[in-house]
Amino acid sequence: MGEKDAKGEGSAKHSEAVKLRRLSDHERTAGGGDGNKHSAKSTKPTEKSDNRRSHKKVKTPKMEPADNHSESVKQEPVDDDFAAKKKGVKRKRIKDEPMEGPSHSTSAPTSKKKNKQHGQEEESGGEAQKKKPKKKTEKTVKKEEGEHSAPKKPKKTKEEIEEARQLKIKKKEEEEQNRWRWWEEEKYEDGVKWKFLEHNGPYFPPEYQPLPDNVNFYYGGKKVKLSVTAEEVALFFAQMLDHEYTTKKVFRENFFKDWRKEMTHEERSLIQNLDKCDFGEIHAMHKAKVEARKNMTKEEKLALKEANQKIVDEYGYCLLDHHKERIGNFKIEPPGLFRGRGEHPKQGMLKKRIQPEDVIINCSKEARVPVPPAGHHWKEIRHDNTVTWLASWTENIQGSIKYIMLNANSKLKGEKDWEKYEVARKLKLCVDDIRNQYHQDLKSKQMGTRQRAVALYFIDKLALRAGNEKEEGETADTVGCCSLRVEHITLHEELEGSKYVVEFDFLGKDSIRYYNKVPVIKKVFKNLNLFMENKQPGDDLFDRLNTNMLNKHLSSLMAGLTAKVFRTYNASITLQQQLKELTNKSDNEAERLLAYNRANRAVAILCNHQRAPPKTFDQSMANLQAKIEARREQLELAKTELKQAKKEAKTKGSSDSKLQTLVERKKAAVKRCEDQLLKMEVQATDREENKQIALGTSKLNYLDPRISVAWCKNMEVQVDKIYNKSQRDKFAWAIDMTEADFVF
DNA sequence: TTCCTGACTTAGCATTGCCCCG
DNA sequence: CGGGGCAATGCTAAGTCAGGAA
Repeated sequence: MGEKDAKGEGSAKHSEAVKLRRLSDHERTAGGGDGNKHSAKSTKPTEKSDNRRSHKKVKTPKMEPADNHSESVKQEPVDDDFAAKKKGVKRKRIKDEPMEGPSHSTSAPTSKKKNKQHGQEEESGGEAQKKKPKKKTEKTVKKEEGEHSAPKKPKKTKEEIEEARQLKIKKKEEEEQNRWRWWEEEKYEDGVKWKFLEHNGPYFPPEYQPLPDNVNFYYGGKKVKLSVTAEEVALFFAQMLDHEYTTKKVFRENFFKDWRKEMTHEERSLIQNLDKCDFGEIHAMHKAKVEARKNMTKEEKLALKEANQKIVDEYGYCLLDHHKERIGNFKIEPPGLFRGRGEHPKQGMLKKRIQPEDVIINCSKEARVPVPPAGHHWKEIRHDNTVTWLASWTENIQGSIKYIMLNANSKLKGEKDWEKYEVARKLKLCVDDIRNQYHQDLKSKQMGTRQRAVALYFIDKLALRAGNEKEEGETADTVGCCSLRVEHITLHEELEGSKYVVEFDFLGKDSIRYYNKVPVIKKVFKNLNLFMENKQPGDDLFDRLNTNMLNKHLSSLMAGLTAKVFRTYNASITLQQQLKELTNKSDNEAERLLAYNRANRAVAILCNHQRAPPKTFDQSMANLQAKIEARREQLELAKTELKQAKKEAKTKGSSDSKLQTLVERKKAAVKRCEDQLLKMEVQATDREENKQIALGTSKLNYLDPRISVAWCKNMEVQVDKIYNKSQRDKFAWAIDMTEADFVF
């Protein structure tokens, strides 16, 4: 395997590189920046789009929401992805799998308070959800708490605080009790996602409220009273005036075009130039509103909060197979101006208001159908239990479908997540073979095969995304592995002491720049040279390859294998390795957590998960440094005092118990100071290293939670030190089932 | 075979919530 | 006892991937 190892050290380089990699906001979007970065930049849409692959998809009239909504229930073909379809196969999948080693403890239930009534194999069929008693209690408790703490604000007595604490604990336990332990149940047959589904439909944003009479729009200096429709769109723009979006040409043009579509004839003939429009008063009103909201009294805020809670209670949950589940996004997206990421050709377009008539409802036949808002009806009622969505509508910018789906802590999402990690673990078992294979393929006579091999090499080594082709002009110009163009890489026979270096510079998902210099093996390098022969910068690097072919190939090597599985696999395995490497039993908790974050960070760097440095970063860093400095002085002082005390104790004879205790006390003080200092220093390091790296994405989407849970157990760290509440909810299955000996 | 689209995951940024400090 | 600052949550855009039509 040889070069896989490069990854380890690679990641060190990597981390240096990461600084370079991030583009500041304007660089990112403008693709401008300073000269040296030729490729990704100079090639911006304008000049490049012309020579961009001619064979690329050409936009065809899309949209047309295909009005053929039949009442059909899709027939799911028998696929064979993950672990052979179990029709009623027990769900201890891990055990079923030929897992390595003695330690596939995975599915063994942890002790905790619940000793599942099933050893492992039993729990004979049936959808069975025996446990899960009272569901309601949860709410009651919450209410109670509200009534308790809110009215008596004066000052909390000790008892009250204690009481609140107890309540919290109780609530937590209750929640735990109520949790649907779906991972102990049997899986449904193929393709069936649920047997019963009932919900109240999506929540619609409030109607537009016309502007008050004292707020006006002006055109060419003259007051113009707009129609309600045009006014609403004008407000969308006015609200964004502080944002630099509204200064961009494309944004303004798209907005203006769409705005004019919403105008009456008269308005349209009057308003011909956006520059002559004055949204000042509207903008000011909006700012005032924001300000007013900030300055609401406690009572007002509370009232608002309660109103929101009511909405959540009514629309935020559904009933799925006898269990109440939280819905992830139960609100219909409000209208507004589309804000794409990066240099999006459609930025500024009007995102229309969705009406019930646009919405398809999905629920079971037996369920109560949600009531549409008064005077409205749904587009369609569907009963399709092979999908997981509760409602959907077609969005007007890209013509794609938006869905209302369940929260990440739901069975439907959790199960899928678990499955994802199981597939990745399966890859672990055959990854060596697959690597050997693509190394062989690098020498293939078939150009297509060679390209596939090189692409796979990148995907495996660099965790690149697959890179589907995109329609030109519909989205920002971004690429993944298979869609890389010649202009995105530069070959260096030798660079900075390494041979055969490939320099990548392209915009990936969300227009985040990927910049990396990677030494590759000679065969890969030579192949790249070959692929680039006689091509223009705008041509596809892998002209004989697309994601479909690649994935077809992969799935022939292993059931369920696709390009993104490599990302999951490499992310998780990296975490596991790094944790092993970086943590010591002898560390204190702060150091252990730093180690964990560093391991997490290594993955984030691998996956190129970036973030804009927080606006207040420098300031807060300085604050922290100041605090550290202060603490350091305090430590010095404490040390001096300790010395003093010791001296005194010595001179006065050690028999003096008072002095002895003083010495002890001073010692303790020093120790405390040291600990705190260390903790803060560690924190500072952590924060600095994290400046432009986002840990959340990998934690949430790529790292098998069982690795983290097992690490916590081994290191005696509380799980809630690494997972917040919603993460613990999402990973409840892993927290529940994972033992210390889990190995990915 | 290619195209198209539906369904679902992954992504970063914006907003909100909450804790701690002065 | 407000407000600054960060963490948590919300939002929705932008990917992946596969099935089925053309």
